[in-house]
Amino acid sequence: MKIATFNINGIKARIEALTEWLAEAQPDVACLQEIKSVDEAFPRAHFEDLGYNVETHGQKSFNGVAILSKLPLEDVTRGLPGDDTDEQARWIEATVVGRTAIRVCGLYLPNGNPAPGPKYDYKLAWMKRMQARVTELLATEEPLVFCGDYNVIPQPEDAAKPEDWKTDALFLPESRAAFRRLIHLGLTDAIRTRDPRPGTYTYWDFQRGAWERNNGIRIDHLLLSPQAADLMRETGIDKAVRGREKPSDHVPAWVDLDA
DNA sequence: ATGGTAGCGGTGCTA
Repeated sequence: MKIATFNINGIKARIEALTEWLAEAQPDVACLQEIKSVDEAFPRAHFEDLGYNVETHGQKSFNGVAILSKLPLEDVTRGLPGDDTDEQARWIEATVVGRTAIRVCGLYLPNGNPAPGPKYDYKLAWMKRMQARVTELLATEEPLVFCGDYNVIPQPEDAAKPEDWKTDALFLPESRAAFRRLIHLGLTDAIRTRDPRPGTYTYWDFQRGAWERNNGIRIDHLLLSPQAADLMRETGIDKAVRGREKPSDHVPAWVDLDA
């Protein structure tokens, strides 16, 4: 079962690039972030025609997550528990029914800039809520995959120029510590474990020729519970997608599970 | 220190 994460930065603008990548990469499951669309405006029928089941958790203009799956999806839930006043669409869960059932959580973690400030406070509070949800799900001892745009650069080697990110919410010590706390619950960073080659990033800014200079960062992650890590066969980052027409600023990252 | 680009939506916000 090939599970991918892809921050598409607007479904309307990315429908062609996404369709091309789906055709060549053939993921069984694709978790999408920043669909920037309400549910009613998501081109559901287009992806259903390609053989995908479609579940969205959208929002006007900003954020928004979705799961496309060739396999049946069960027990779909929307929103990260822990704050009923949070109206930002950043979390969706579903159980993918393959040979082995996998609980997949697609997430778009808050950016947090500028830091310090209310946006950074929201990011850290959100990560605390995620910690609680992950803890809850780990107790089920099911195979779990938490994938998405984490907006966290875990280590200096995950940035081409780490010194440029010293005061950025993506690399501040509190953000990295909160990410480490997730890892220390027992999750495996699939890409880091299986594809730790330097210079393999998942995001290059649209500005200042970041792509041309390979000035990237690795912020899109797939974290696996022990039961999912045991099934891990292969991982990858589809870097070439960034060099095409009308690209997102992120590229897909994926894991293949024996499930 | 600044401003550079992209998407959404029709202005300024978010990243």
